[in-house]
Amino acid sequence: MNLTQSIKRPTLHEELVERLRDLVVEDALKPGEKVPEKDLCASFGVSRTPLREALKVLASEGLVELQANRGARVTEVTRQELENTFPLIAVLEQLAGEQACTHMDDDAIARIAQRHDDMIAAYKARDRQAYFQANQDIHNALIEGAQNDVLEAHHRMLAVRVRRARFMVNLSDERWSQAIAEHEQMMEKLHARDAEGLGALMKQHMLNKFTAHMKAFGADDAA
Amino acid sequence: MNLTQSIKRPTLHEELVERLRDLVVEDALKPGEKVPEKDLCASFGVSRTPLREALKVLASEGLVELQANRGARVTEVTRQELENTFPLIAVLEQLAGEQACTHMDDDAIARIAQRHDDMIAAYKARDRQAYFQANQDIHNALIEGAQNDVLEAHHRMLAVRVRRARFMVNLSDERWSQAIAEHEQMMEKLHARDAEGLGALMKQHMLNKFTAHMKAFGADDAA
DNA sequence: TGACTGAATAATGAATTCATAATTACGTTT
DNA sequence: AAACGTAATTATGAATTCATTATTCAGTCA
Repeated sequence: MNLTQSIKRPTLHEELVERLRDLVVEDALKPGEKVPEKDLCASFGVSRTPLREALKVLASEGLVELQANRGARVTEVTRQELENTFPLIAVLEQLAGEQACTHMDDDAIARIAQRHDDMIAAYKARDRQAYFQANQDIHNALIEGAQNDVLEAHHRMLAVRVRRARFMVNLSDERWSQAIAEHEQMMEKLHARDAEGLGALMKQHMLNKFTAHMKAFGADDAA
Repeated sequence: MNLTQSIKRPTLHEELVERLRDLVVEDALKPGEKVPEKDLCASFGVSRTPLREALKVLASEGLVELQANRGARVTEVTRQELENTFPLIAVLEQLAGEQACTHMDDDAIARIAQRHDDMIAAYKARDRQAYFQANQDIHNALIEGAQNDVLEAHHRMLAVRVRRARFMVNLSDERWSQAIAEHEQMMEKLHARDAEGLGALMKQHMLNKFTAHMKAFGADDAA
């Protein structure tokens, strides 16, 4: 009896890594804010040991900064960091697009097409919430479609760092329609399994998002 | 009195992350090997707490795998992982090359040129040791020259994973001379500050290294 | 008043202890 | 002898304790 479905019982520290990461991404823990171990332990109902282990991991991901004997604080999202991170994500998406074209099967592509249609519908309905969700699903599916665990892991790490700067709300109508057009092109390339083409489009798509968002960022926060 | 030169006294766990990472990279801890906490604590003369913190960080870097209640073991270097990692490093180096061209000052370029000459000399003397060192210095300097901390951090993580597969010793005369030629071209582009050009060369340089090394890897280990 | 000193307090780094899961060793049964 | 089951041992996950470093706050003196 081969029970491939093994029971997953995450350890406390893994759980805490997830929970804490969410707190940072969801902005419950604000950039620059001190992260007192005692309080967190109390709110999570765990001892300091697993919590501190989790903080070490988060620090290696760049979400918090540890100062010896001074504890952890949430890293600030600076303009510099965004300028560093976006081009990086862009080339990872480019690579993901290329590899997705060669590695995805027809079913997987069909599922993305479905999600793409959802996104278009959300756009027409001006439903930002649904749009963002579908958009993120599509990007995640393409990354996953590359079937490159290492790429996926690093992409996730970088995406988290950017997602913290939630300037997404500032999506202008102009940028929105442009993004939709870019996604249409991407779908064409994906169906044609044009690796180079999809990669180039995904890279440019990300760089366009970058410039659009840096305007917003620069406007209300010139950090 | 502003003593900008603060005294750095790394915490125990940071120290341990370094030491353990070295052990893995230097192959003192072999892939697949169990990593008993007790033994490591004894050899390092520390308690389990900081050691376990370090293991968590190493796990997030992908150097060890943690199984709940079963401890840590060094991750295997599989062909699949190398096939996943090399293209990733390639695009990172491409981006680094582009950004280095725009961000490095003349002095920094001159220092790389110096190191490049060292490398050529090592090549002519068939001094593999010196060659590898100079070669690595050059690549690190180019990454650093991009002045992109995020890029640098991720590149370092990926490079570590690859460096564990020490097939470098299998460098053939043919590949060696080809690598030298590629480096010559890279220096030209760097001096000309041709961002696109240098980026493309660095990417291709890494992919060439990849194919050359996968032959060696496939020969003696078809994992 | 304001800056400096030093004690009191709080927070962190690391060791130790405790509880539990996994592994090993042993004995029984067939 | 092989396989199973159970007890003893070991290793790990997490809590607790201890030691040290920061921080706060009161008091002093210019």
